[in-house]
Amino acid sequence: MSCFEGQMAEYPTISIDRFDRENLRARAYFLSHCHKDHMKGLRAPTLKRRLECSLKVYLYCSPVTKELLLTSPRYRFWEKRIISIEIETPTQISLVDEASGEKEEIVVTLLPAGHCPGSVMFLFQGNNGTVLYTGDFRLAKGEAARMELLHSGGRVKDIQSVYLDTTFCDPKYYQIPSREECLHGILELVRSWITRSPYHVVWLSCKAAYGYEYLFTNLSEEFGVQVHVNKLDMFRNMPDILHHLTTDRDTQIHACRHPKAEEYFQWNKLPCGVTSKNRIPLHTISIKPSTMWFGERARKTNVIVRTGASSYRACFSFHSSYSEIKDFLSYIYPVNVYPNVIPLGTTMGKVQEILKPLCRSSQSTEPKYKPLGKLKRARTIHLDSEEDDDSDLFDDPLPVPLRHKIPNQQTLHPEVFPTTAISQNQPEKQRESTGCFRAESMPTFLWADFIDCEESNSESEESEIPASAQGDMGPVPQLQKKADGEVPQWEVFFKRSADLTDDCLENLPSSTEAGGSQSPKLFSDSSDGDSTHISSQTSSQSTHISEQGSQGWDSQSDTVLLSSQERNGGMTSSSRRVYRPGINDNTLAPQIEQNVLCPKDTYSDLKSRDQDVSIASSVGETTTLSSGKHMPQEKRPLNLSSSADSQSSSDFEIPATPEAELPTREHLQHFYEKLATGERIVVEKRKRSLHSRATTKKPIPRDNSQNPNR
DNA sequence: GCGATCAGTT
DNA sequence: CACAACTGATCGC
Repeated sequence: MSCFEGQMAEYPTISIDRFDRENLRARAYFLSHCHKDHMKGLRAPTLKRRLECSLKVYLYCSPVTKELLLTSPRYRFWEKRIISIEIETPTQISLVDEASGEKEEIVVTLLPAGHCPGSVMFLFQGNNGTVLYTGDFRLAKGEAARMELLHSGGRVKDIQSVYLDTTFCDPKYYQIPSREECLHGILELVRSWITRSPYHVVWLSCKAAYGYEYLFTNLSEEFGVQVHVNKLDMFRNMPDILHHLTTDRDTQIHACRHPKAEEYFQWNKLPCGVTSKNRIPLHTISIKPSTMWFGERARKTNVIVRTGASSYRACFSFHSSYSEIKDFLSYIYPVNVYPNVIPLGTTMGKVQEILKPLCRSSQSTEPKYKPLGKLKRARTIHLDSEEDDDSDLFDDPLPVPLRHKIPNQQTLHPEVFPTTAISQNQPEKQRESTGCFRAESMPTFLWADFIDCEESNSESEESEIPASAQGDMGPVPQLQKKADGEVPQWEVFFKRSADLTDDCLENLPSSTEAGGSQSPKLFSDSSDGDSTHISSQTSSQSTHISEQGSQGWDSQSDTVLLSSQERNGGMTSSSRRVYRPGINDNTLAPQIEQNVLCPKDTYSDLKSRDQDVSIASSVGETTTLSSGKHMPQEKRPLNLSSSADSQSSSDFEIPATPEAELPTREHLQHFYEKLATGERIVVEKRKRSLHSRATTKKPIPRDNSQNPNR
């Protein structure tokens, strides 16, 4: 999988996410997130020994990653040698060779990666240029444009190389439903089941890894039911996550694990061993979050596909899709790109073919990849701006490098904080206080990508669905998606949302027996992505440890008015159980309606998306931002074109954000001109940042108790 | 006995 | 189904 060996060409004296072999000589270590495949060698005796000898060697990571790492006794020996760095806080680090005394300064900035709690990307600036190591990431289209620290003077920084997560850099993953859509699909599936009776439970068959937290927290928040997990002590200092988890098996939502879980499930037994409640047998369905499974479907499917009488697959991804990767890279527009992963079935060459055209280094080299038609346009772009997009307008290809080429500047910059002792000594708690959750870490974007999920092909592999059940879910078809491979048009989506009601049928279990009322609609919207719980997700993917408790949620709520309402109205997080079938029905009804409405409203507003955004704003989109959004779109043609592959991808082609109509040429021109002259376009951006900052930093009372075991 | 590697599962 | 991890077998130190 990962083919990144730990070192970057520009800064070979530091190692990232690899701690074996050559990396044993690094002057400093960096860990982007706490997944085992990025921790190779991290607890090996050889490294441990080296630590004992080289007292100046430290491991740098986000506060959350540090917390998670040190929860494991096996990594406890790192305790005194880890320095956590706050997100989005440029920090200077001295790289000293203990033998020769040679020293090199480098400034590192952690940017939220949206992959799992604590996950970050590392932006390094030093004498050998600015480079970005993405670690594993899932960023929606346009998110790079919203990261202030990737910019300088209103433009993207001049980045020499990007070490990129290319896990899904394969046209078969051209489009992966947004986090919001996937979450929504799961929420509705769960809702349709657990509201039937207190004896209806769901089992989330998750891999043992960080990254599902936002799913758990959203489910808990939505239904007032904590999620049963095997362990939660690692979250003891992350109340926003901890509060939604429990080790008490008496709950309707389980994400517990057991080696024989599958087997248990056959016997209607949960991994935790529970089979009944009050002597009454439980009715259980399993939901397996998957990405690759969906990528393999020949046809598009809904975000939820029934694969058996009581089994479902839910689309869920920790990594950016092919189009998201291209959007990200084309926005950054580095000179070079190095894939961190070569997906199975493909080769380095192919991945490079896809990515190179999105880099400056491709200008001269290989024009051939781009489809001719687009090529022409693209060409301009490539030549001129590094920033990319806009290129058409710029006639003069300024060597981009000029501007940004100021690696060291940053060093001088006041905003840079010396690492040193400070951070390391402080109690983590304080440091982590941050909290920049959602808003900040992932500015939500309302326009999110929507996805098109089409109908499921019944290829349910696992057990096929029993005929009996079938009826209900059978075809997941509905989806508005009709997408037959054609390029979806925004209108279609809008319409869909509007029609939700009618068209969709779902394969929800509910249809069968339960009062099918709800399910149908809900589903439908799942396919069109509404931005509902964005922030929350963000929060769980957050890199920060903070309290945020309710506040955090609130903030997200402003993001999405509707959803927040439903949330508040319906069930508050604190309200635990929602059982009572009867009651549920009543309470739900209204909610459901809201659900249905929400999307509509939202969408309608979205028509004028930009506005929408700014208004809603807590998230604060600004003009700038929106304009920024356009840019990528504009570029998009390029990207697409560039992708050699092709045809297949065309079906997936993603239209520009719904909100906005394509920018007119004049509009763009105006925008580009400003960019060219260095004028600031971003006036309001500030608001946003302020907002996020405010939101972000909350003092953390950290101890909050929460007895992990409850 | 531990760790690394590989195959097989999920 | 290479997402992330666990299990078990084998080999080497």
